Amino acid sequence: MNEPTGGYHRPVALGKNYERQDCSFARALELLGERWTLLLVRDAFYGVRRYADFLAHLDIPRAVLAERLRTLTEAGVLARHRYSDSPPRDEYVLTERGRELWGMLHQLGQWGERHTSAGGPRRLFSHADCDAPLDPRGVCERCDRLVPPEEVEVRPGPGARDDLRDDPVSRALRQPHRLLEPLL
Amino acid sequence: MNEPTGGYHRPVALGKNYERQDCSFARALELLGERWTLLLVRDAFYGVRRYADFLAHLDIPRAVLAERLRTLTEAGVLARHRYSDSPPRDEYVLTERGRELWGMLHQLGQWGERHTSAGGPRRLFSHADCDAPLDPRGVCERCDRLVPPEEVEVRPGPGARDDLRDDPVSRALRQPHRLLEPLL
DNA sequence: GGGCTGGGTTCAATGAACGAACCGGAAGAC
DNA sequence: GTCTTCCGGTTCGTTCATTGAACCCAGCCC
Repeated sequence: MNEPTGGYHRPVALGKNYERQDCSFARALELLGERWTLLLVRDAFYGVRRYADFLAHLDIPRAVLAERLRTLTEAGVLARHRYSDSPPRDEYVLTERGRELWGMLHQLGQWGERHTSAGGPRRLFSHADCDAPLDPRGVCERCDRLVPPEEVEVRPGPGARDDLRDDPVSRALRQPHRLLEPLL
Repeated sequence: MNEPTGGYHRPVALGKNYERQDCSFARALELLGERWTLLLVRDAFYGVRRYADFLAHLDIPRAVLAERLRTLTEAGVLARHRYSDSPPRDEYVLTERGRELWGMLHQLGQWGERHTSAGGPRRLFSHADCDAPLDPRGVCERCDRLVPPEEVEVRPGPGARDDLRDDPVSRALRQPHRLLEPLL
């Protein structure tokens, strides 16, 4: 990213880019539109940070996970951060650039809730400071401000199912949790 | 879509769904996250409605286009509409459900502009009634309201390149144009 | 030294995307 | 009434990404 407008080229012309579209949607989708990528970013907002936890929560092939983490890190959406020197261990955290995706991600999720959740919302998002729900745009219904992700709390909604998976991340998400706070 | 929460299954378990995620992001991405789909929806907002025009503007394989149009129509994002009886011709227009995607799409595009458009924005979006620009959330900077797509005007920005493609849709988009109005 | 954990890489099989060719109905041109 | 073009597809062989199982290695822990 951050190449001059005319200079955006991947080393090999793979089938995943949209080179002939002069359009920022296309540029954004080359990075974010690959399979698994947005679910990975969602998990990062939920507070998932470690390779093994993404793996357990997403059922993603290991090679694909490694590649997506690399791509997102190179694009500056995630940053690799050493949290232990012995043994050497890194975690992946959202950068400011990554956190800017919250609004778009929340709207996508709300659209999905409206049109695919017949049993009621699977997750509820609220403004932690006000303890009031967010509207579909991500605005707090009490204080009427657009809530940044650090102030958002997620909790399971009436449509949630806890029988589908049983990994540490899913278990932790059955408790109310603030976005971006480490989950485990 | 609109299946009860527990009953969402595609007839064949293809590699494009995220069945084991109890999550509305995953449900939304099963539909919208496939290659080309969001660019197709973007074009629908720009006013593209006919098979041949999508084809000319996107450089998408014909079979893929036909399949995406079918999927989006079945999901209720697009509606097929007869505009001529002889010869029998249909066009694809966004439904209300599809138009609800505007906010999310605009935020995605703005994120792309900020991080991939070194030469300045490729497209400018403004509130047609106020003739004032939209902020990254899609709010008019003059009247301070969230602008619905019917009131949005697109025009080329300083970072636009008109040398990349020369199809009827791209040519039409070099003029200011209101979203959702037929382009051709 | 032997096993465990975290974070990967390798590789064969599968399945989606690509793109060029083909197709059929309905005008319109002659 | 035949010829051609346009539109909106379908068919099909090739290419490329995803999958999942196996393997790998470094560094604890005992």
